[in-house]
Amino acid sequence: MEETLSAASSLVRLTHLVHTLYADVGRGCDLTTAQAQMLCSLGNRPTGMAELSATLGVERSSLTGLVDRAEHRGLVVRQPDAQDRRAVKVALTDEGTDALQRFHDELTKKLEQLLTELPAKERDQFTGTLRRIVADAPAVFAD
Amino acid sequence: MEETLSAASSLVRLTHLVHTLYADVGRGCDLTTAQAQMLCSLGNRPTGMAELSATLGVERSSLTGLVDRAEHRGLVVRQPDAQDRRAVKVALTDEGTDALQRFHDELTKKLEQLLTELPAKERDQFTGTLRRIVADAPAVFAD
DNA sequence: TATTGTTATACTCTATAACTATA
DNA sequence: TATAGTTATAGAGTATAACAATA
Repeated sequence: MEETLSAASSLVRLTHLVHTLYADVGRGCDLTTAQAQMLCSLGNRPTGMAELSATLGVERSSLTGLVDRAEHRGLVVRQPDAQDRRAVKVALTDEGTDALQRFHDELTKKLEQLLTELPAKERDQFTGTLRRIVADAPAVFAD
Repeated sequence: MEETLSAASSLVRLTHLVHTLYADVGRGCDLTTAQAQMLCSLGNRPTGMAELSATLGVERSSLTGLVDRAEHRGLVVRQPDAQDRRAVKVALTDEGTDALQRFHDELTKKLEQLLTELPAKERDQFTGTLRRIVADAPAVFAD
């Protein structure tokens, strides 16, 4: 056991921690991790399969099943794309919007609790640096 | 599009970023994410199924298959536990140790690159706060 | 009785390759 | 020809429930 954790180890631990919270909150909303990620991404606007595939980092063929199951559960719908008859837009249903809202609120609360113990100044510095680091990362939550 | 990302959104983005790196480096070492996590956890010492299950956050029954596949690939072995004839210890093989080393070195390099753009002082403050936040989190990398 | 680990089963997630329809 | 999306197939990962062996 080292006395001081390396920066890399700390980053991995934080990731594990947040990922576990993400999965737990998802389970509480009856959403798998993959479903929660998809709803978060669709929260911005209806999205085509190819773009959604790139944002989530899964193959288009994998996304087909993911959307199938979510559609079957009433969380999303496929809409025809008026500009391109090959394409579809995946959009949140009202039920999907509700699920996303619950998931988002609950996760935000839990994540903010991770930081509540810190002194205000240290917390502000931390989140400031965090923003710099992730400035170019994909938008997968609420942005 | 907000001008300022919330702390929660930033945390989720960072997690997504690190998780993607983790998966990419794993793929480069011919390891799935679950396998890489298991090897990292076993890097400390041989571990029983129940304890490993708790550390990784998966059911014991799920772990059985995970260990089966890793054992079949020559990464780990099940060893009898001298103190308890019900139990087994899962231990890294030489091949598993090599794979873990490669994975660990490569991931550490990539993670440190996330921080290299920051001024030294800001980086030190950030990693200091990070250590405080994850102090109680499970050890899943190199500790 | 409680705990350790496995088996049986079912489902989600994922990728690769081949395919259809439209641009 | 290239792109959007699906289908077919195979495998990994996961959970729940029931089980055997040992503590």
